[in-house]
Amino acid sequence: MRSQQLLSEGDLSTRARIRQAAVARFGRDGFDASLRTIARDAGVSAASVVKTFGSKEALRDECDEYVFAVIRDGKRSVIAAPSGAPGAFIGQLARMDEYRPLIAYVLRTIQSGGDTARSFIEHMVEDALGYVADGVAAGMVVPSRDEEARIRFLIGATLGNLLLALATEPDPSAIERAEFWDRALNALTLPALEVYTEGFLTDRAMLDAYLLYVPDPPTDSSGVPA
Amino acid sequence: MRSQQLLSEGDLSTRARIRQAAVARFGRDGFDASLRTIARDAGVSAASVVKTFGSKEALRDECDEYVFAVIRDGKRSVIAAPSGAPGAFIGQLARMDEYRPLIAYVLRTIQSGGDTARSFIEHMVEDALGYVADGVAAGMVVPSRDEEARIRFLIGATLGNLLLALATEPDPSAIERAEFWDRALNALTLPALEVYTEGFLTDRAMLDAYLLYVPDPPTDSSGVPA
DNA sequence: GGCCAGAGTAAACATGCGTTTACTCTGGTG
DNA sequence: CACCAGAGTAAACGCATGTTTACTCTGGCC
Repeated sequence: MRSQQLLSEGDLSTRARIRQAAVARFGRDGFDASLRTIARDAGVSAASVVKTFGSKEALRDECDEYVFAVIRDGKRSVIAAPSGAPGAFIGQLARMDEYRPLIAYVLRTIQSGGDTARSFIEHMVEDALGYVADGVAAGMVVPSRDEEARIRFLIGATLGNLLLALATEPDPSAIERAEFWDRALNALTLPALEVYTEGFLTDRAMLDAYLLYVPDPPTDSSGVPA
Repeated sequence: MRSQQLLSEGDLSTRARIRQAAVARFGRDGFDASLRTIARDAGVSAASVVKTFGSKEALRDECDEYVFAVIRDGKRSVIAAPSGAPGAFIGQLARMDEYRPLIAYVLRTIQSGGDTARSFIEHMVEDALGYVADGVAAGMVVPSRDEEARIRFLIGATLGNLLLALATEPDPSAIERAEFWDRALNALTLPALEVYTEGFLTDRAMLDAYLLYVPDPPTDSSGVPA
């Protein structure tokens, strides 16, 4: 583990320069980006990248650690603010110039799936469990019959909408411009707030029918069916 | 355009057999699946695939046309039923054995983005505009300040949650087993119905603040702010 | 029978990839 | 100075991919 001077544009060690280029390139093009491309971005040879990190996979591992460390460290100061809309914290990060490449990297991670994506989502769920419970206790958030399932649904809704915006963007370089994120997040905010405060269905028929049909709303320990 | 005997397991023309294998393999492994793998699945050589379709891209194009033709034809009879929860129609399809490979293919299409994904989503939006408007007119659905934005958000929420389930599934072959889709859809149904009928936030503060801050809720023609 | 069009293939080819090898250069130390 | 460890690289290697080439086989028609 190197001493990570987290975000700075000045002169970096070769290792840090390659890592930075890799995070940006992986975020822009996905993890199929070639070592030669990353090397060119960093101003070194492809052989250097392998010599420095050992392999492409090891480079990606270090990028993972770096990105998630930065987000984990910066989160507490950002996530607390708008406890209302889940996923708002990612939105806040994406509007900040220096964090934007990291957000792109995270979305690519989730898009490409696998263990890394899963563990990141588990972290989000765990965090959200905490502050949504706070919201419920404070009377700001409607309680749920299955808190974790609701949180997964809401996180999936937010990440999914961002993934869709990412996947359907024709210009791959748009992802690193603020304008793209403004557009994507603005399009989401109003409908999210509407659905979250006013709902979508006017009556409880479908929900009640489902609750009747499925007698097992899995509360934490023992359900209390019919 | 060949005469497409849409879904049948019997003896097919080589062309149809390769197409079927390609749809299944693309759906399971994504579009990076190699021609040789698809050829093996279809019981032919890789050269045959190229000779029959001209190129891998042409094969994918024909798979696109085929899958979306089948879905388009079958949709009317399925989409009309549960006008309540958006995306429920995909859920219905995914539970039917013979349609499941097609759903996987659609999700892979959206995951990999590009023009095909975009145009498919536009079709979904256009359709949904119709039947959500019906729902609003019938008093079953809450009206929105920006109907299209809400539909995009809801479609993104549904597709996004399915994409997440797909991406975080460790076993890539799970996608073609009914159990996977049951699990994914069951996990989504309760929280979706909850949020859609009971909302998530207890008071209008955040929504009202947003409406005040952004004086341009783009209704179709002229907004009526304040 | 003779033969030929069409379907199918094995083997080669070109390309891009991650990685390895053998080398050059350079700056500090004895 | 001598030299040598470390950083960096160009060139080659092995491999998988999509595609092409030259071939074999087979079935129907005169």
